[in-house]
Amino acid sequence: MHDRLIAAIRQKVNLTDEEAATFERFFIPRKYRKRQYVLNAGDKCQYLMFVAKGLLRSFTVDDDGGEHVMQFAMEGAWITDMGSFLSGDDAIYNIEALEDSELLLLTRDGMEELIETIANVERYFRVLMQNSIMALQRRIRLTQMYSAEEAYLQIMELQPDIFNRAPLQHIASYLGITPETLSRIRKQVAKRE
Amino acid sequence: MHDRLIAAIRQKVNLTDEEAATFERFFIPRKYRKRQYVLNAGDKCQYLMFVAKGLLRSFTVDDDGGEHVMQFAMEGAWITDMGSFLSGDDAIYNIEALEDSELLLLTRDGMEELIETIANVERYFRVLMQNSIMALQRRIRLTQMYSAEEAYLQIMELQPDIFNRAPLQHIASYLGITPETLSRIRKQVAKRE
DNA sequence: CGCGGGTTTGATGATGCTCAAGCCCGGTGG
DNA sequence: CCACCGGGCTTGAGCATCATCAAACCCGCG
Repeated sequence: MHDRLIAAIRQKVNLTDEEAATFERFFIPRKYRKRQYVLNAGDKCQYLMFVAKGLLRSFTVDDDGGEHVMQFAMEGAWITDMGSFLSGDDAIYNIEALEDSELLLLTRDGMEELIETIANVERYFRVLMQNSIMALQRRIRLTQMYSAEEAYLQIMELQPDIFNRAPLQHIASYLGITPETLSRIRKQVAKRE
Repeated sequence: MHDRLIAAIRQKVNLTDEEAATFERFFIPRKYRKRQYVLNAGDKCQYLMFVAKGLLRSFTVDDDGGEHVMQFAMEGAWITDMGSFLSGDDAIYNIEALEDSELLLLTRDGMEELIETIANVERYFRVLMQNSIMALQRRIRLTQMYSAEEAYLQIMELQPDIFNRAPLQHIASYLGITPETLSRIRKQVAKRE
């Protein structure tokens, strides 16, 4: 279960075998069932989480009960409520397992200690954050530049691995449109082939 | 001109006076006039830029010539094309001065050397990236959850310092709507008071 | 004074939302 | 093994929001 984690780190920075062994010890393995909540908005988010297996979503709930998906995270990705994890604020996001999932949890203290202990870890996290920024910017451009249909076609082409696994209603939420609209879009697209 | 930079760093991490002096030396001061382009899409983005004074925008241009604002950066903020700066890819963003501006430029090599030289610098940049992520997520929620009018009212309330200085057309672009729509929204809002 | 960019206004049309109903399919219990 | 849920997806009709195109206006600057 930790193999995927070490492999992910080593894609970005060097790690001796000894360091890798130390690294592993900081992570708490935990399994979640489909539909299980990993984090409830309002609680403190205690962990930065690495997805070893499965698929999760983070989302907010507005005053009318509407859900708005911020992120999908599948194998090899990280997920957390960053504001809550780093600053100890109440979480604004919920995190839910969309499939049976296996996570590796890192606490705030664990992260600090890791950074002190292993030279390349801070660099790894900085690079991770930089990549997240580029991904978020890509996502903003997606809805800023494109119509709902164009945006849908883009994500299905560029990230089919995630979006073929996620249910339609959550994809719609991610795109900022209603499930009805997305359903009609898919009908249109299908007809055209 | 460097004072604001050092102050910004010291808000997040400690820096001895000696370190601060070293830090400063890595930055190239440069002035830009209103409407001047700091970066053209297609070029390599050579610098991470700190805004000592003024206001800038980064934006993409689509196939139809439409502009889409990604970021506004005023005093105390950083701006760059991260993908280009870090990976050496062609820039996808243009960066333009919206006011006469003073920037402090840091090259990629400079950044690496700074990180090697001064202990807390990598931490500073990591924290900076984390804050950027939270800001980008806030922005995604803005257009995902709210109507054009609600989104406009939110940014004018929460970041009046930026959005009172930026021209309407660019605010509209930032929100993903047309200038006409934003003009009408403002009329509505004004009438209501 | 006149030019030109930016903003406003108006008319019309497209896109996406809401509300409501039906359908499909996997899971549960008799 | 089948009948019956119930959630999620689809479909439809009417409506709200926002885009488009075109013209007028406003104002700072040369």
